[in-house]
Amino acid sequence: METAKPQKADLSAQIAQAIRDAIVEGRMITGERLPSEAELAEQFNVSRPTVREALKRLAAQSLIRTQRGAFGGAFVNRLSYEEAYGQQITTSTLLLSMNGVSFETACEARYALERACTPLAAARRAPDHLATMRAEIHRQGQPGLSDESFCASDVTFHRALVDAAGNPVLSYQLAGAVEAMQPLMNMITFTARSREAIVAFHTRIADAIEAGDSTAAETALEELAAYTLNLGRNVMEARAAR
Amino acid sequence: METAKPQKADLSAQIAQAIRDAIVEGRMITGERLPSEAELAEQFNVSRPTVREALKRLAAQSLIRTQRGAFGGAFVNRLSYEEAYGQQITTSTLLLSMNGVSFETACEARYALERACTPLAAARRAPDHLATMRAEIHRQGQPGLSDESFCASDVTFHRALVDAAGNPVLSYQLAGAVEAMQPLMNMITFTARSREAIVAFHTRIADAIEAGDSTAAETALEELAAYTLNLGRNVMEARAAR
DNA sequence: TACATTTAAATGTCTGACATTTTCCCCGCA
DNA sequence: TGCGGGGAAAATGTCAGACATTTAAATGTA
Repeated sequence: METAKPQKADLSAQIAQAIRDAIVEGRMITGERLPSEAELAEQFNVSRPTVREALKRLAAQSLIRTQRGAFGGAFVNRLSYEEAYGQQITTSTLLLSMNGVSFETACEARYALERACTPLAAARRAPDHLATMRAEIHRQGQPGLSDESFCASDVTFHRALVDAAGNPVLSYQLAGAVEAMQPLMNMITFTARSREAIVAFHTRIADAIEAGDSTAAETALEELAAYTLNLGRNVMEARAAR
Repeated sequence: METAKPQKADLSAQIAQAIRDAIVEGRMITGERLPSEAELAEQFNVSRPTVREALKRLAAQSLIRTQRGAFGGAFVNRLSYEEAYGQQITTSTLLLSMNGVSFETACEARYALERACTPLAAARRAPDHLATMRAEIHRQGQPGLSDESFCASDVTFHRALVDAAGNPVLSYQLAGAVEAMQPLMNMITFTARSREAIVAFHTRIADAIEAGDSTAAETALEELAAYTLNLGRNVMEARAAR
């Protein structure tokens, strides 16, 4: 007799999926304790190692957290923004590097997303994030700054711009886009990028946000995107010519 | 004597991290075969079940794929856009539901992101995606359509809008935003949403994209966002009053 | 040469045991 | 009576070994 459900997958994958469904569909709530490994093994009619493999899968997605000792066990985890950021960044980085995403495609996506934040950032003008932007601009102007530090500062600046929108969901969604681009950005930072030009763009963006002028901010951002894109193309051509 | 590296984590977590690092840093490339479980167990000086738990963690993140049989084993997986979509959607859905993200915040983020796509979509005007949008608009006008189907069609329409930007990285980044909102959107679909109004907005958007008029598309999208936001607020108030 | 069979290598699963961690509870003592 | 320490218990973490299953290559045969 054939089974009704598609059961091609491993037992541990099936069990993980069953528990995942229970969590996603709200049948298990945040903080709730799962049955012990032994109990789960009995329920699903498998051995403890199999159950453990399933639980590790869920732990890898931050869906559960485990605690040793008496009255320990596996608990439904409250997925924090930080954890979600981390996964987002890992996934995005790998996606980009493994699918031969071109510099142009990545760059276009990044600036398009960032542009989505500027109206909100301009409307809210959070002092914290503006201060961060100013501080990073100042750092980028220091003569002794290493290329690595400049690049890191660049990321911090753009993260601040995103966070200035004051929407944590937006920040989460964009974390991957901004952070995952760093390797690709490095590719050109070390060769052709003019720090003066970048600082000028950043200053224009910060000024516009501070003034609440969304249009000016978008324009500056678009020009920065065009500048970066052009730089990337030149580097590519130079490499191809070699 | 205290250990230099933070070694609080489980052995399986440490091993998973070590392999993950190797993949992310490019020391192992796509398609490459990992050592067998027995060999890994020997290398890391742990037992096979522990190695297996580590591998399941990686499999849960789609970093590796396993294959049974002779010359099988664990292989570094090429992370496909589809797999990345899936993870993105799961993570986003949980993040939203577990952190009590308000309808307003979610809605704002979603439309801000979607707005990022319109200039590219208007510039490219891909016939495929325009056809999908038109088809969904037509479906949404059918009188016998169930609420579930209408909502699903709504998602398809917006996915098409995103895909019309012709940038797979952008599509990936937004998949979570669009799909994860569905439960929140349902909340109001079944009560107050006017199908005629929605269809009118969708038509305006499709027309603007087809005409290559990015500004008009953004305006229509912003009005749709305002309409949705307002609707959500009313529903909330009605619930609070009860 | 083509096809069926064997074989070996690997993952998938089970059993049982022991180690470790953590909490609770009870007992002894002041 | 109050308090502190020492099990006891429950749970996860880890190990060892065995068997089942799957898959592809190697082998042998018509």
